[in-house]
Amino acid sequence: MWLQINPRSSIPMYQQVIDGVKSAIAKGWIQPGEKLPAIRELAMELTINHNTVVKAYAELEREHVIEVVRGRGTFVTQQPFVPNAEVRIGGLRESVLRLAIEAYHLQIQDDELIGMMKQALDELHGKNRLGGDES
Amino acid sequence: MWLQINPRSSIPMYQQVIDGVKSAIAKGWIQPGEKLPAIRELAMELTINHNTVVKAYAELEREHVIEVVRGRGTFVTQQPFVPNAEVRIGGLRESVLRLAIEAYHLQIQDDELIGMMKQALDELHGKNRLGGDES
Amino acid sequence: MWLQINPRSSIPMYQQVIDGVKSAIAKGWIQPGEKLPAIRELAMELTINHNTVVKAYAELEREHVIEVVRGRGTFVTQQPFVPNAEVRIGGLRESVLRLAIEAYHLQIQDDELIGMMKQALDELHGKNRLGGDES
Amino acid sequence: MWLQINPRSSIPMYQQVIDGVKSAIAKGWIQPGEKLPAIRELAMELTINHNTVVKAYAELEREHVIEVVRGRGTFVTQQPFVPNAEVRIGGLRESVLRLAIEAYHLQIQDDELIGMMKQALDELHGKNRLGGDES
DNA sequence: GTGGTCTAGACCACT
DNA sequence: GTGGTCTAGACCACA
Repeated sequence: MWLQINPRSSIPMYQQVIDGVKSAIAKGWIQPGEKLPAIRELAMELTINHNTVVKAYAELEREHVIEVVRGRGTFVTQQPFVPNAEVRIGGLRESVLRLAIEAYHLQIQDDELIGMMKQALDELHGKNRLGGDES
Repeated sequence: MWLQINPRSSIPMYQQVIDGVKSAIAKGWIQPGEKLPAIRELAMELTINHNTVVKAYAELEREHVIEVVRGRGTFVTQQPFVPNAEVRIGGLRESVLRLAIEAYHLQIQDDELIGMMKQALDELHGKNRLGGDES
Repeated sequence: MWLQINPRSSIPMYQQVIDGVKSAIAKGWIQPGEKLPAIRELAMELTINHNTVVKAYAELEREHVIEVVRGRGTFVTQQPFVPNAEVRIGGLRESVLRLAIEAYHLQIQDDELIGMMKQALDELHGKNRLGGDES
Repeated sequence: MWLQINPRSSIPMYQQVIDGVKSAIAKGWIQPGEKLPAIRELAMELTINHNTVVKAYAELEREHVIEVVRGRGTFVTQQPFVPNAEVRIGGLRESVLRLAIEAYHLQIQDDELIGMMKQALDELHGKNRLGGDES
């Protein structure tokens, strides 16, 4: 199963579902246009409450990650919603800074962090767009 | 004031205090060995309950970010605690991956993200250790 | 009741709760996987404030003694967290030395102390792994 | 110096003085009848408040560990106070149990704990009264 | 129902 | 004056 839920985690289960779906899409495990499991089906497989999945799907739709077609099911958005530049950059800036601060207090060197970042990106989509030719 | 709290945020206020203190230290606004505001003093300035600050300071002490000297006050740790490699890397890996996924869904290109990351690190400690030779 | 709190003790009540739970687990009165009383329920039984129990449970979770399952309750950890050797031994060495010094000032002979130690261990888990060949 | 104080420890400084003195006596660094440093002198050496030492010495005298001879100074008790059996055993029983529980949660085996105990006792007074002939 | 957070105000221990 | 503990009572998020 491409989605694992840990009910003991401090992260709410509905949030884990959201993160899991986003992760699966980013990794290409689920393609745009592909159908997601029905709510009840997914709830059964994960042995979690049906309402938990409802909440997760609702949030994912609000973020334009998935689309609900009434009567047909839920699908990964085909032509992805394009946020304007302001939202794109601004939304991420804070997350980036948070990560930098977290790294600082774990005494991770800058280049070490950049290295981890590149590695994560490469793993994510099997590309190696940044090559091996840099600092 | 070097610490801003948003009581409406979904992030608990005590967590915002923790993040704020860590951020201020990472940015060099507070130096190692320097005294932090007294608990009740900070609570007053932020117009929050002192117990909220108590909880934040306790967590920061647990993470070896600050130290309590009985009767004298609270201070930024001088000799930073060195977590072992496993904790250092492992703790960050998940955060890095989360950021990469978040960037993907905001349609941020890899090099754009790396650029933001480098910029954030440079801002953080005024260095430019990664030079100007990058993508 | 398997937990007694003395509000007059110099030991903080939340610490007494922590010790009491650990003791009950060590003695087998509560089994791994078993559910602990709900926070407010335990607070009522002990006639203390629920926040005191919250603090105790939080610390126990931090030490991996118990686990919180969101919405369902708090449970004794099934697969106990294995601290690394350094922590295991180092954490105890000081306590052992303290006990030895305490015994010295109470004029307890070495073998008497060892005897008490063995007896306590035997009581704790009904084993007699140290056999009958001792001083 | 046979006494080290850490003002950053969570253990109160006066308690650290008490423990330190008891430890020094148990280890034989200070002999019965020997004179302890004067209060002001010790406070100076440890660079702590004079009242802190006063409090520690008072508690040590209350426990019959030291004796104050007015005008002459403070001395380690010559013929040690002999608590009756009930106090001797009873006072220690709880401490022993606490240690056993602590060891349990650190996953220290019984014989390992006994071994540490014996080792600590041996170190304490350079004897080896328990020999090497046991389990 | 569960745990988690926050407040206002009190009291205590330590230096 | 410092931090630490505790209470009574409120509100919220999660499942």
